[in-house]
Parts: sequence; structure tokens; C-alpha cells
Amino acid sequence: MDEIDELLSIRAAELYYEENKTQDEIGQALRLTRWKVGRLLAQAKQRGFIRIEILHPRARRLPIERRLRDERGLADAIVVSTAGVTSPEELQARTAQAAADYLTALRPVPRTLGVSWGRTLFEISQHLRQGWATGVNVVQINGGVSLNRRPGTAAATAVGIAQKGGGSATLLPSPAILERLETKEAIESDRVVAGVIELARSADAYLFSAGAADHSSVHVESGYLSAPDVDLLVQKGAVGDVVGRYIDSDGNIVDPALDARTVGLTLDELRKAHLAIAVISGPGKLAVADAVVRSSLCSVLVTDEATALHLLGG
Amino acid sequence: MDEIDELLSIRAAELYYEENKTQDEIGQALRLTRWKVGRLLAQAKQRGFIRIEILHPRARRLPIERRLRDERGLADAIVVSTAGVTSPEELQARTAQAAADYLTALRPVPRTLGVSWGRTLFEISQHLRQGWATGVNVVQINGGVSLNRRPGTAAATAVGIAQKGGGSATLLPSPAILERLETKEAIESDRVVAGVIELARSADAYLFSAGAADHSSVHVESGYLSAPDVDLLVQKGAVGDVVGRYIDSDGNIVDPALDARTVGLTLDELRKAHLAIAVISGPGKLAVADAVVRSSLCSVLVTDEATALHLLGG
DNA sequence: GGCGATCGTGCTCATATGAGCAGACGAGCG
DNA sequence: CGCTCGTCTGCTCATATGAGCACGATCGCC
Repeated sequence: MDEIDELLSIRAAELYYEENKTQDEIGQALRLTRWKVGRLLAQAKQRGFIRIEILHPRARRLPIERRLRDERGLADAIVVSTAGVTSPEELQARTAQAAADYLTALRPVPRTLGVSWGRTLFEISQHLRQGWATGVNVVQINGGVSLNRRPGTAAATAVGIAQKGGGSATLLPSPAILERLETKEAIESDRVVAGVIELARSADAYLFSAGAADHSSVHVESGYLSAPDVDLLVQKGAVGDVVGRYIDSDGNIVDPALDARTVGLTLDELRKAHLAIAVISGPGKLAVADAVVRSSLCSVLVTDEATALHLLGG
Repeated sequence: MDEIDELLSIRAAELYYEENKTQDEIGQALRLTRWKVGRLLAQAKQRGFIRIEILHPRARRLPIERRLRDERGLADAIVVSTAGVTSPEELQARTAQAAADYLTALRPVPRTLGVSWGRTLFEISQHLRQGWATGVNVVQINGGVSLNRRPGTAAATAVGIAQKGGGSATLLPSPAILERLETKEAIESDRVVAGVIELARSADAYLFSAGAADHSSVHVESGYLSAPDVDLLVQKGAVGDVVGRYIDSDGNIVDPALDARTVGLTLDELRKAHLAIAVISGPGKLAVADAVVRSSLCSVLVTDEATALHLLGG
């Protein structure tokens, strides 16, 4: 297209989209036939001169979702729009809302839902509506109730999701990571704990997030790991954690010894699940998000536009 | 509209604009009639959820132009889009291009065009195409050839516009501002100078910019005024200058004594013109732009979107 | 509880738009 | 010089969309 046509297509686009004239009227104004106008508009679109944005906190990006499904082999993907986002909190809220919406619309409704805990999960629980489901029982899939500095967040998450969904919550009464392997094995052989883990294994669906491998991690905040511990993990290639288990960029366990002291479902159990919903968003989690998707830890991903584009761009 | 309809309208908009489904298909997907879908889309537009932007350096904002004409009484207005602008230089270039386009499309073609000089005018001269008109003679409307540090800019502007328009340029061989009133009167009574000014008065159209009242002014740069002079003018209420004459926010001359020493067309002569095209853009010129429009110094304004919205918002 | 006002709904019909096609035009080549 | 090929143009026709209308539900008011 030469410059004259390019300019005409811009003039046509202005009249069409900003002044909502018909293509015929534009044709008269610019001394073109209406078919020429239609073609100019089509070219303007195709060449990317026209950008249509949907400005709404609940807006999604369906074309990106499709690409994620097709190119990254996900069963489903939910991508929230970042248009008009001003703060990290807003991004987090939008993603949590989208996850809550996805859960609410999920069919068939899971009878048992396995959940992890953390900031993201807690926010999802808050965005769920009272009565989002009827009779959904919730079970924790990794430990972490007791040592939390902000007590009750882990429990509140599971209980909140269950209560709003008209079911009950089953907590996993165990720390996330234990100091000694023996203690971990002893705890796992406890009848109650073993029962909870068994229940978690039988869940119809899992909902979890992933943490970045840095000092802002809930594991550091909760006291399960120290800042130097995390530095060491990063040195070994860790990009983040999923249900308390640190993985590298290929989704492999970074520190098997540490992993053996971590209570809850294993990553392979997650991988075998029919429905594993990961909710991961924010610029700090690009690497983990990629690792999770690359290693098929989730079948469904809820994320933001920027993260999604990163997953597709690499 | 309740929340459920709001969400539906967003879903519909996603399917319509991002997935280009027909309203009928969307109706089937969301279990709505196609008429309902059409109404949801109309509401989404009307409530501002849908934003359509035209991303092109030559794109204009016609609705804003219309409002400027209607609400600020301009004969015509050209508003360039700021979408995708990354630097002040780009904004300047877009505005200059728009002014050049406007001149080129101007009918009837002016036989004599009065021009001021400065950074903006120079850039317009560069954006004009060879042969933008045939036989347009250009005359300077205010003094300022000699003292310029970057010599020749003022002359190059007028000469460039004339040469590309197949005409000749008439320069005003005088400083912009003289130190003594007597000198100014002597210069104006010179046969050549008086002849040029007489020619300028008879021009069919005027093209000029406006300067902000600060130290970045070309008058400071050219040595006609010192920084403290400008500070004093600001103290007296100056918001900027037009053809070398400093005005307050109502368009009145700030310092009559200084004005009497300024060579060129007077502001009232500009106001009486049939066609006075002001080209003013950039965040530093909001106040002058407002003063120029408020006091009818121009009949046509070429500006950027942000400045235009400022003119409408106050 | 009856009644009108108001709103939302799904229709009919007119209009706007896009797909596909036949002819015109011009560039490149034998 | 004439041919062919590809591109662009303006058409026909099918489809998508929007305006306007009649109906029924809902609500407030008496």
C-alpha cells in the first residue's frame, strides 16, 4: 500500500470509528466508492492501525487464551486484561476474581477440591461469592497451618472457600516443611494426617498458585525457610515453588532432600490430576509460570496478559 | 444495568471484537437472542468499556475537533492523536505534519501567506512537500532575521515554505524587538520595511505559533530578551507570546511599552484576518493556547489531543 | 387489589457490510 | 508489438446489524 492509501485508510478509520459514519458516507466525503472504503478499513485493521481495547476489570483476552491452549498444550487458559491496571494489587485482584469466576462456572462441579494456600489463594477465597457452589468440600493439599505469622490465613482460605461453597473444609494439620526427615515421616504416618492426604489425592480438582523464589516468599515470611536457604535454592536453579516444593525452570525438584521433608501432595500426583488449576500472575512470577506450564504441572492456567505473552513469546 | 448484564456485555464484547464472532453466534454461546447481544454491545460502548484507538502518526481526533469548533468558536480545528507518542519531539513532529497537511489541503489556495518564525514554523516548513502549492508567496509578519544564534532559521522557514510552494518569500529585514521606541519607529518608516509590513497586512492567510513565557523561549535564545525580562513579564501575567508580542491569559498585551518596540503585525491585525492559523502544541503551551483561543487570535487551531482536551476541560 | 407507567423483550423490516466475481488496467516478457 | 499475469476496481448477492414497534412483565401508586 502506498502512502496515499495509508493516509486514506486513516481518514476513513477516523470517520468510521470516531464519527460513526457509514462506509457509504465516508466514500462520498473522500470521493471513493464504498467498497474501496471497506477495503481501506480492512487494511487499517490488518496493519494494526486500529486498536480495540476492552476496559474492564473483568475483561479477558480470548485470543491469547486460545494461543496458550494451542501452543502450550493447556486444557484451558484464562487471561485477564491488564488494560488500565495501575497497581500490582489491582492485577492480583483481577486475577483472583478471574479464578473465582472460573471456579464458579466450572462444570461438572467438583465434589472435592484440593487447595494450597498463600496470598493468591486467600484472595481467591475472598472474591468467591456466597453460594458459588452447593456442597463443595475443600481439602488442603499441602501443610502450613501452624507456623504462619498472620495466623489463620491458610485455614481461613480453605474454610472460606468451603463455607461459601456450601461444604466443609478439611485442614492438613502439619507444618509445610519439617526440619528432620524422620519427623516428616512420623507426621505423615499419623492416622489423621494420612487420612487428609488420602482425601487430597482423591480430589476431583486442584487449585493452587506458585511462589517466586525470592525473599518475599510466604515460606520465608512464615519461617519455614530462611533468606539464605532461598538464596541457596536459587543458586541451585530454583525459579519458584508449587505447593511448597521448589522447582527449576524445567519443573524438576531442585533439592530432593528438602522436598522429602515437605508435607503434602507431590508434584507428580498433581501432574496426574484430571483438573489442576494454577493461578499465577505478576511480573515476579514469569519464570515459575513458565516452569509450571512447561512441565505440565497444571491443566488450566489463570494468569494476566503480560505473563501470558511472556509464556508465548519465549 | 445490573452486574450480571455488565459481565455479559464484557463477554459479548470479547467475542465480538477479539474473536470477531457475529452477534448471532455470541447469542448462541451465551444463550441470548442476537438482539440482546446487540443491546449489550451498544451499552458496553456507551458506558465506555470499549475503547477504539487509531494508532498512526497522522491520526486525528475528529470528535475533539468538532467540540473545539462548537464550544470555542473556532472556524476549524485540527487535533492530532497522542496515542503512542513517546517523546516531545514526536508530538511536535506530528503537529507540524498536521499543519503542513492542512496548508496543503487549504482551498482556496492563498496567494499570499503571512508567517511568523520559530521552532514550530521551521518544522512545518520541513514537513511540507515539494509542490504543496503552486505560486504561494510568503511574507514574514514579524521581525527577527538577524540576531538569531542559529542563523537563518527564520529566513529558512519562510524561504522553504515559499520555495516548496512554487512562490517567493519576502523577508522582514528587522529585529524582532528594538531597545528604543525611536529606533523601532525609524525602522518601520523605512520604505522597504514599511512595504513588507504592508504586504503582510494584505496576506490572505496567516500561519503562526505561540511561545510559552519561560526561559526556553526563542526570544531568550535569540537574545531579544533576557531571562529576567521574561520573569518580569510572567510577574505581570504573561502566559506566552504570539508573533513576538506577550499576552496575558485574556489575550491582552502585558507590557504596552515593550509591545510598542516590537516590529511586525499587531495582534488586532491578526484578529481581523479572515484566516489565522495557529499551531500550538505541547504541555508547556497550555496557557498560551488557551489565551490565543479565548481572545480569538486565531480562526484555525492546529494542536495535540492533550492540549485540546485542556482547552475543553477548563 | 386494580391500574397505569415503565421497562425489557423479541419481533419485522430497512440498511450496512462483507464475500466473491468479472472486467479493466498496467507491468513485464517473449 | 502483443501476450500473459497479477492487481485493482466496482459490481451482485448473501449476511449482519440497527431502528422501530408491539407485547408482556414488573413496579409503584392509589
